[in-house]
Amino acid sequence: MSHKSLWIIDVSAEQVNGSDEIWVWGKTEDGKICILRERNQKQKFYIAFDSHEKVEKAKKYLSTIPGVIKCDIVKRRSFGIEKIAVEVVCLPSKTESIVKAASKLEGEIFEDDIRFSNRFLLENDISPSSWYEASVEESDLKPSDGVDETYILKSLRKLEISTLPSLKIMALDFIYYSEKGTPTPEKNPIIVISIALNDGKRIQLTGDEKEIISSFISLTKEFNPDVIVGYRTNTIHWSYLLKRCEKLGIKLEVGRLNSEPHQSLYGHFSILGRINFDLKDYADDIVAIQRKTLEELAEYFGVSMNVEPVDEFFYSKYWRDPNKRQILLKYSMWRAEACLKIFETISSEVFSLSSITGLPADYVFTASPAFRLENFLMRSAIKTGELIPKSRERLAPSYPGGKVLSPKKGLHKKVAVVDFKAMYPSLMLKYNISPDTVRVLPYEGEENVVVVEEANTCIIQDRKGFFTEVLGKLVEERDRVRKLLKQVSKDSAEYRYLDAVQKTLKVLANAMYGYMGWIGARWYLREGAETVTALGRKVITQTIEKAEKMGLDVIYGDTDSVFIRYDEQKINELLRWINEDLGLEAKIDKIYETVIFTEAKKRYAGITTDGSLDIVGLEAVRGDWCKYAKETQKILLEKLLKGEKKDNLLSFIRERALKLKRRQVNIMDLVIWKQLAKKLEDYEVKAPHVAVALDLLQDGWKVEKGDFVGFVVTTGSGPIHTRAKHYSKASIDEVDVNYYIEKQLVPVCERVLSVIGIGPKEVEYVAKMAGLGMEAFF
DNA sequence: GCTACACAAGTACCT
DNA sequence: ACAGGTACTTGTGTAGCG
Repeated sequence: MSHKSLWIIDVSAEQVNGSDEIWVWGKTEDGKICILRERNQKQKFYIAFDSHEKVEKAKKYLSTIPGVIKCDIVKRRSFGIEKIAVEVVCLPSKTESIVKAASKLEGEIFEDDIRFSNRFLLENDISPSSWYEASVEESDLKPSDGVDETYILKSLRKLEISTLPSLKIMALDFIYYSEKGTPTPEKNPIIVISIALNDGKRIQLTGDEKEIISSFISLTKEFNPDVIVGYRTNTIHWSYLLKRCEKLGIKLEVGRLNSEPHQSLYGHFSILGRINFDLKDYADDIVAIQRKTLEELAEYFGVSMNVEPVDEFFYSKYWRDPNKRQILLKYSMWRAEACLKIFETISSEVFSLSSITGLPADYVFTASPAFRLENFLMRSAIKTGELIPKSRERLAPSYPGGKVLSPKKGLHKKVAVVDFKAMYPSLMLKYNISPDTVRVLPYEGEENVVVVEEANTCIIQDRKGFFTEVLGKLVEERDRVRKLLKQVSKDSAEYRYLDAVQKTLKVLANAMYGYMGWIGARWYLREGAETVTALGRKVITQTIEKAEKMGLDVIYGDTDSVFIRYDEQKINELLRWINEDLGLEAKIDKIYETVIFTEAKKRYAGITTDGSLDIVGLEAVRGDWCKYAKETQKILLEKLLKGEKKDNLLSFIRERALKLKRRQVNIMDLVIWKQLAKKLEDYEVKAPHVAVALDLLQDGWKVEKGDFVGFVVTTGSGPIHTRAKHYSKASIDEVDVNYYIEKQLVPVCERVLSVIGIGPKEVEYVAKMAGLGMEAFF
């Protein structure tokens, strides 16, 4: 027996000579890749009954089924109800048939839907992307092809190390060639693979396709990366490569042990022994990234764009043009390099999320936030004796949410934004709100409860709920990590990692309310979520009433924030009252020097005391308005907030309208982007972006749900959808300037100026008359 | 057949 | 494929007119 310190890359389920094994893939401190084979992992499920007799009977019956290794009668809980259950331990290969036999009994079956490799992780509380000390013995499996050592696993002990191992990272970009339309692997070859390695090497493969792929495979074997990163690799590239390889008779052996990528859950690709990370999954998670392009993601992280970007609609044009091919090649290499830099930037976040939730690093962002939290909850459940419920089909009745005030329209000076700190998690903790503690009224049980009339519920107080337990641990752990952070140098790798950990813990805590109200959740309890929002509304209402009673001027409020005319003393008094009387924490989030509100909720703009411009909800921050209109609104807002007079504002609008009329605008600044939120065939009305998408489809472009469609409105008559044209096919000369004046420029300006009493007619007049020789009248 | 209007569909935002 | 609350544009159906 010997010991090995290692960082877990991934865990896979394998069959060796007909028996099931778990392989733990690790990287040792000295950079060796090893496989630890767990040969004794079994499957497990529970079947719960309402009487002791039935349990005994079931146990007897189940024990006789071949493949069942052990049956025990155990006590567990589910949604706050005590359960007596048979715990069935069985052979992985026989589980399906055993569960089938068990389902004929009149009990409720739990945890038969936990997959083998996850069972291993949950039960032993083992997380990928974490350090462990392993006790191991020699294994007869010969190390080969990317693997240095193999062992038989005896036990794993978690190590508290908050740094990452040195990982080999390979970033990729691919170009396929299609004369016209989206390339399809059935017809169109791979023409470029750009590779950026984190040892500094840059390789660009072009030429004969077979050679490109073969070189790519041998390069991968030689470099032996721990991480392969790209953009849209899960949804496009791996399946494209696999299909091309199939056509050419090549095996795409890019995984360790010469394995090929294989598609697993939800279309995600697994590459054995490596982390296959698709940055698109990460981009999808960031709301600030509107069109989900690699360029936007790079910009978000400050990765510079030092080459000329090429739009995918023009790839083939650039490739065919001998003068432009170099530009395309450079751009492709930039993409690979950008992927490398971005991954390096986010690695702490990725690995801390993986380590805390227990999901493999390459799956953690492919999974939705709810599934990440759910995996985390499942680990906690196993530790606390809570059976893991199954998600099932149910109706999804809606329930009331946060309270939103109508703002006081106008330009306000010195406004403080008072925020409740983590309102929903705090309420859940304070009142013990959890799927196992919330009951619908009338409550007839014995336990002490807090009644929440507004939600027609009550909350049991005599025992700590499952979510309360988890939430408490999340908060405690976050506090602990934040204390640790203070002792670590800010520019160290350890700081970055620990900071990512504390952020992850916060994200998980914040997700618990939404998760409880999510119809697909294993621990779904609408009444629980309803109780949280009801208490939230109560708290904000009381705060507003208190503030007004104190003589404070409340200007706006939304869910957990209140905008109040600044009065330092009184606001501090209010904060104290919130703390003492409501038992919650609130703080001044920011103070606006000037802030404007229209009559609309959720839309305002202001300049804070530190001089930064905030724009909230208005067109300037929306992805579905053209850049020219957005920019106009932003500048106009800034001018207005800084006190510019009406005349100057109007002449600015005139200037912008004139420029548009003279077509002195880049056509890309007039593109309106909209996402296809559903499948093309599911649309009921002919919206402009849908019409454009159908047109692209005609031309051989693949357009599907989730894609962003960019179009401009061209001149002509009839509804907009007949005049909307994809930007790749339109020129500035055919743009309908009037549409842009009337439907883009005027609305965004009017929205702002209405605040200071300038009506729509006036704005429209100024914009429409621009350049018509009427300037002398203004 | 046209216009005005109300309403539905659709998207993206806020907390 | 975490929640509900909200604004706003475009398309569509139709009442009312003549």
